[in-house]
Amino acid sequence: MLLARLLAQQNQEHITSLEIERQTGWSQSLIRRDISLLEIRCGSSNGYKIRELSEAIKSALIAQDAPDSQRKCCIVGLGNLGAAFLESAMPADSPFVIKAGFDFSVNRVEILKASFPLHPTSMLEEVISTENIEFAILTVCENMAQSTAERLSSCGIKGIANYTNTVLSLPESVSVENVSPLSALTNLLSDFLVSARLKR
Amino acid sequence: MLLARLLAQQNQEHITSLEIERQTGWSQSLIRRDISLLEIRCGSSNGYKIRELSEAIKSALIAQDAPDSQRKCCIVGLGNLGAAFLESAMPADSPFVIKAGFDFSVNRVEILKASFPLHPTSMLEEVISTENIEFAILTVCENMAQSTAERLSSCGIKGIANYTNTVLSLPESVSVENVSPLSALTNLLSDFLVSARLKR
DNA sequence: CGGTGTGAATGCTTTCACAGCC
DNA sequence: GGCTGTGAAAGCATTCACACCG
Repeated sequence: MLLARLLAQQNQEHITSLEIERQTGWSQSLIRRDISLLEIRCGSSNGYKIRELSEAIKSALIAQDAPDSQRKCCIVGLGNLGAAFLESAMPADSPFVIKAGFDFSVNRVEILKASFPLHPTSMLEEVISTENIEFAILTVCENMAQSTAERLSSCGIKGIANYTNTVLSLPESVSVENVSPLSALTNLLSDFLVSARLKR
Repeated sequence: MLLARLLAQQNQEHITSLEIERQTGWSQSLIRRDISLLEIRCGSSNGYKIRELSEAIKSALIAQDAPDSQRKCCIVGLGNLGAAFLESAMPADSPFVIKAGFDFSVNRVEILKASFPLHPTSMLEEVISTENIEFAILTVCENMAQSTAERLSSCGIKGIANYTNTVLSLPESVSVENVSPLSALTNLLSDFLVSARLKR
């Protein structure tokens, strides 16, 4: 199962898997398979009904065990980077809500504004457990990364989006997605290198 | 080949694959295989020599066709997010150098400071081709994402780190890494969902 | 027909397991 | 004995190809 986050930025009513392939580069077979294991049955010879499809994708992600409809997450580290995410990170109709932001500096926490509460990092454990936060966006500075991640992990956080260049070392109960520019570019580069090697 | 960017934040002289597994969660077999296809032979019963290993990784990424040693990249879009990356994005010893930043607003370009030149987006094509830039970090706002990506793609950019929530539709000659918070969290969540499903 | 849904085939990635080296 | 390097096995993800449905 790949990701299914096309989330229909379409303005049609129906879409065919072939059309999705053209727009995204993911192969039509793969798209058909992924959609099929949502176990809805909204396709016909005009393609999929976009409305039903995006509905189904969202509800697959939101799912059973979350009592209210969205997954809760937080931003840890409100330097330039973290602060940049405060506003823009999560579109309202996404399966996630940001419930809190944290920064080491009390000052910083007071200066910044957001549509959710900001706390000093000392309250990390408390807020995460009372709010039932499941995921974290990690934007602290290099030298705090590992230790902060450990604290998150011991609160029972399920996943961390790591915007840090540090390679985190955590128990396997928490999964990490490395999304710093360095990480992203390294992936792109090695993609490029293998495809270059294949051509020879 | 997975990624190989542990880049030795170690302070030992040797390291065993088992130790890497503990620190990163990537399995030792995989690590051994990845390292082996670097075709260096720097292991023994004390493990790998860290110095030689990280050397080899870097030179594998830097590689043949780049005349000077680092891959060139640029930041496109200097809103809060792009600006946050200006300073911190690329450590000096990485296989990448940032050679330029772009923003639509001439004003913005003049206000911000960086260790590399900033240009208005109108000069995108020109700068990229004269500087021979290969990769881009895309941090423009939602509604510019697709059109800007198309311009990048037609300059022959090889890869885009997409910090935008937009799903880009580009020719397959350019590869895209989706690294917005929404994207990252969605991946984490679907990870979590499948592992939960397996346990049942 | 055009396009989905899905077994069966393919091809990659990851792990196993063990020979060889320090 | 401990650890690497690597064929061979197992496990996943992706694609093929075709029956079936609107």
